[in-house]
Amino acid sequence: MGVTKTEIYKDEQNKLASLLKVLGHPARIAILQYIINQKACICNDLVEELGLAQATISQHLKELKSIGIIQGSIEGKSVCYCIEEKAWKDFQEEFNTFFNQDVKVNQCC
Amino acid sequence: MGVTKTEIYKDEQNKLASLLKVLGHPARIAILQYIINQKACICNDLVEELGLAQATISQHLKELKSIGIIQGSIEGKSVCYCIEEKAWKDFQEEFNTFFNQDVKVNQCC
DNA sequence: TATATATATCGCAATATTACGATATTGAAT
DNA sequence: ATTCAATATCGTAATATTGCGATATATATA
Repeated sequence: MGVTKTEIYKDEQNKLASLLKVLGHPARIAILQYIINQKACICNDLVEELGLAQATISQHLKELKSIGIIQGSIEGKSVCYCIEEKAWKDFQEEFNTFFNQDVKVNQCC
Repeated sequence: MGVTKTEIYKDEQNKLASLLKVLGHPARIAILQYIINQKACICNDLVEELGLAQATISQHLKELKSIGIIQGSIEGKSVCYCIEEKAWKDFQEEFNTFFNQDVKVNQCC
């Protein structure tokens, strides 16, 4: 017990849920917003901005990278992170398909 | 350690993240999709549909209720669950504000 | 080459989540 | 009143997540 039974769901449900799960942490939302506003940033900027330990920021960046929503490229001794436009647009589409569906009038409530 | 430092984020970031967190589980995505398709359902329908224990489904329903996205009303000896339209629309707006923002061209990647 | 800077990774402790059996609780039917 | 059916809640075991210090790695600079 304690482990999500992914095998009983549709691939699409697992995929959407895992994207949402990664986004479901305030640090990762804050990181995305910062990158979007600044266009790009390095890990240390986020350490200062958010006040979390460097190891913690690095871990959150890794999770965001794992779903492809950000990308890092080495620039001298630092790593420049920015939004991966293609993935961002794919996510927009995926989320819109789910969230922007019309919900019919309640039958019971 | 082990606990999310909500105090260092903006209220909006915490709120958005906690909504996404609740949605970031395939069972809850599946439950929402089932309710949307069927217009409404009772807990036992979901137990049969998903094959999770009744206690587990009940717990997921509780979490969905906690963010207000579904609502349950007693109907005889069962409880009829359906989407709370107002909340659903609020969420649409909230998610669209975040996800449908335009992301500028990469500076480094 | 030595040192400083930036990031990634490891290992760990604290906490949270997931799933489920057992057990209430509540209303319907007999 | 008793039984059945549907749901909620409690307690618990297994697992996952969060955050951080310590350390490794890699590049720039003196």
